Amino acid sequence: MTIYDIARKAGVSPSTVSRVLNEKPGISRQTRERIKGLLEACGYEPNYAARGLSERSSKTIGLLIADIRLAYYSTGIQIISEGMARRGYCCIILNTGVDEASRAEYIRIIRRRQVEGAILIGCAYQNDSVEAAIAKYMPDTPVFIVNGCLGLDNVYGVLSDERSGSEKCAALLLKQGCSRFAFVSGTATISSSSKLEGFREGLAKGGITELGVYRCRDDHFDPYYVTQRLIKERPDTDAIYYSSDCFAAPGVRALLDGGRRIPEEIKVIGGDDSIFAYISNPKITTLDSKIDELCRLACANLADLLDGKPVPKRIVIPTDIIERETTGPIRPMQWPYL
Amino acid sequence: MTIYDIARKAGVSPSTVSRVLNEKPGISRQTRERIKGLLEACGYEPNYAARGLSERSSKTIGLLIADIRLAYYSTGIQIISEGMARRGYCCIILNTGVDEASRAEYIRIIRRRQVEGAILIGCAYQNDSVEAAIAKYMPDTPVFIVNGCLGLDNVYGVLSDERSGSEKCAALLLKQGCSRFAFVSGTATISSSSKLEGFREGLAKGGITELGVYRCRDDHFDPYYVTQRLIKERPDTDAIYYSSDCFAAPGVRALLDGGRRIPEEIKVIGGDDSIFAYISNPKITTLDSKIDELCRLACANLADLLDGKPVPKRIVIPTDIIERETTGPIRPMQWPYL
DNA sequence: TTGTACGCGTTATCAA
DNA sequence: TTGATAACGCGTACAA
Repeated sequence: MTIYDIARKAGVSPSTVSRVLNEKPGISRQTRERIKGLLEACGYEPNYAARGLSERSSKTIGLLIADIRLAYYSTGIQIISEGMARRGYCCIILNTGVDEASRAEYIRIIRRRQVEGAILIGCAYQNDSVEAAIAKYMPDTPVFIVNGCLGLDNVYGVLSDERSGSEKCAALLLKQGCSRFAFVSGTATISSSSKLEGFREGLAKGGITELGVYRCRDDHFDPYYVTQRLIKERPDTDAIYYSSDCFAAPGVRALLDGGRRIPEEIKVIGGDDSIFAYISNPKITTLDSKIDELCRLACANLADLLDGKPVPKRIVIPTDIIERETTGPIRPMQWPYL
Repeated sequence: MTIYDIARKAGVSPSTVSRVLNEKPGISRQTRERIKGLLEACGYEPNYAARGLSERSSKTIGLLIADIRLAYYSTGIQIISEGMARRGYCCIILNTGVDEASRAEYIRIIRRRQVEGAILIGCAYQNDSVEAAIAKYMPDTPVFIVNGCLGLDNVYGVLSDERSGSEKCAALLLKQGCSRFAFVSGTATISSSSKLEGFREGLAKGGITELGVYRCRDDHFDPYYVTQRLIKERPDTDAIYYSSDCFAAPGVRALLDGGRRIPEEIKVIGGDDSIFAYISNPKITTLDSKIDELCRLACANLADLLDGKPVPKRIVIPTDIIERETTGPIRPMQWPYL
């Protein structure tokens, strides 16, 4: 079913049909109505590939993430895909995994699909191979990195200040009287490194230089065992800062299983304010990395850029601590949340 | 950068370049090598829109879901998009929300993108308006519904037997000595209805006809309040079956806040085996609705269909109970999970 | 107000 | 072994 088919049925030329489709002027009221009826009756839908070929616009955005099952990413995807859909764009979403080498490959894939823009979520995309791939395959397509940045002309960064936020986490724990600290993160990333740095700095301001640093695999089991090891090796620990709620939730369980009372004997802070922090018992105090806001910004700015408006190359927004039960009193749930 | 540009640089015709690109025979070794080098050096990538126009193949699949942030869907999306990517397809993922009326609109959207197939995840797509939209706009495109089915020739169903599974849940709770039951689900769906039916039937086999039925909004807060109301209105309740872990997790917290001991005084079963059931304290026994397997099947069968192989119109797979702590003893975490 | 002809980037057919 | 040409579906100058 093409405009040719419709044109033939209507006894007009294809261009007339095209004009009706695109609400262009210069068509008599009656032919317009007649063709509209036919279009509707036939269930005609325009072929976007053909339209895009002719118009050199795909109305498509490429979205790259490590793993859509993680709350951090699915929240971002939801916001961006909804925002772009409202503007008439579709999103091609690619799970690139954590494999460093293959990331360039995904840049090529979205390039083939003629995306008009791309948004890469996660600091993992701030690296040389991605930079090289963008420079080679998408030198003129606007690319936004959520929580990362690159030095290319067409790449824009939207970041949150996790470093200062982590400093605030240290301050909060110090204020609450903690004195023996540990930090747990997954595989090393730029983000977890700046969290560690900020946390260290915050502790230093309180005169603390000693810090237990642990790493776990990025799954839901290892953080449990790492936490067990942690309290065995450093039994007097009274505060743990996890780089993400995904790690803090199993960690909390390990602490409870180990007989520790939270928050009386040990306090916990997670990261990213995901649903994990909220579902866990007790509910986890977390450093909100503002993924929602970052993605909303990336989406709006990409849209502006596509409309020809200028946008800032790099934006950094502050992070906030959301205090829940692992650093404070445990109370029955309050409405509203947040 | 098109094959014309490459052809000009190489001093050959565009068709020669095309042949090299597609590994077609009949090109001398040296021109082939020379052009390959040029292609690589220029960072050329084929335009899939143009290729698809000529080949009448988009190498694209449409994926419709209610809300990607829900674990049930993001798990499915992950499996399908990864499976299709491996076969050279990209997925266009659309969050259709729960709004009944607009669903047809999304069928049109993916139609315009010339998808070669579609997978709709969730029983919510088993309804008349979706059926009408498919009949009108995608009568010849294979469509798979995960946990649903429609009577159209081009629509295939892949379902899990939640009804029998729910019967087994009732049997488990009866075996453990429970006698006062309640059922909590979100907004009514085909899926939650068959769970309710199956649960009722299972209870009936144990001679129980009394059942408290509650509904909550599909968010993370309302299940908490609904559960509070439940134990206030039916204080002797000693078993609650939640249609989904999303509801069971806040429910568990409400029970704990209400002073109930789990599982000693009250037992809980959730649904879908999402990460919620695992992160919650205590860990929630759940009816695994096998979303992974359903999606793997849908993906593999769609791929077969696109390859011209015949596939079954309707598949039903059994569900299993995963017993955790809300129906049994609470123990420190065991490796491996599952 | 409407129709004709071309171009978008690619593949395939046919001719050289 | 290679090149010219048509076709895919659509939008748009330009012509009528």
